[in-house]
Amino acid sequence: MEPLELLECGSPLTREPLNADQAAAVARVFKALGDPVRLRILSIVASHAGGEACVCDITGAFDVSQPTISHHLKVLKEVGLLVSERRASWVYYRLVPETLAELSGLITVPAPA
Amino acid sequence: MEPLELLECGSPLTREPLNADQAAAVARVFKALGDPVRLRILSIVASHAGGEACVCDITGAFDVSQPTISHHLKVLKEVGLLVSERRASWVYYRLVPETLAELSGLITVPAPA
DNA sequence: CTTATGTATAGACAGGTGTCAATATAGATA
DNA sequence: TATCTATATTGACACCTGTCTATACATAAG
Repeated sequence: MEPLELLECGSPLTREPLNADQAAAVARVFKALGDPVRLRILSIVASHAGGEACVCDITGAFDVSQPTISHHLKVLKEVGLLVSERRASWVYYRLVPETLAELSGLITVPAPA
Repeated sequence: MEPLELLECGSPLTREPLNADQAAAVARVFKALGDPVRLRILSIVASHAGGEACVCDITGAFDVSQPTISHHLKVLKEVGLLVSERRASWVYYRLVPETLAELSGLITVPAPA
């Protein structure tokens, strides 16, 4: 899925009101970031050596079950924040920096005049 | 409420894993952004002339009821994204740019080397 | 082929969330 | 005081979400 297509020619949140479609597309991604476990997963993946982490690198950092981690990874993948690749027995997750960059740009507030 | 105190000396999401407390504090704010109506409210307030909008400026832009708008405004206020001030019969809402800026900084991805 | 390990899916369930109608509150005006 | 307008709160309800256990799937190793 192409993340946030609607925003590719969009404006920062502070310049003009978002229309309903843009808002729905962006809200999906923010919603995915709105869970503490998912935020930590994202930061573990993003800061991991080599730019990627396998599920086993992540599961150990939490008190929640492995299926729960798998569920959160799926959510992060579905909104375009992570991609995954299987290599042998392990599945490696990697950040999609473009998606974060779009969000970051969207909520950037112009410096006060 | 002081927004995101835990992050004031924090690192971008991509530098090192967030701890549980930081993740919980940040997730509250992203969660508030994870609703299309709230995103649109925020963009209406942020882009409105004078940097503020009264509830009546917002309600008309949506098909949802006035109590629902009031509820969303409360959520945005509670996480430190908006502040409000009553003047006569009207209540004006204004963006807290620092909160957005912290979020934006947090999800900023370093340029590829 | 069988077994072991890493990961994903299915189903269930408690608690949370967005919405509404009804009502309350605050301020202005008469 | 009474009444009107703008906004907030309450309570209800359908739906969504995060979590678990149990199980399935994928790959590797005997």
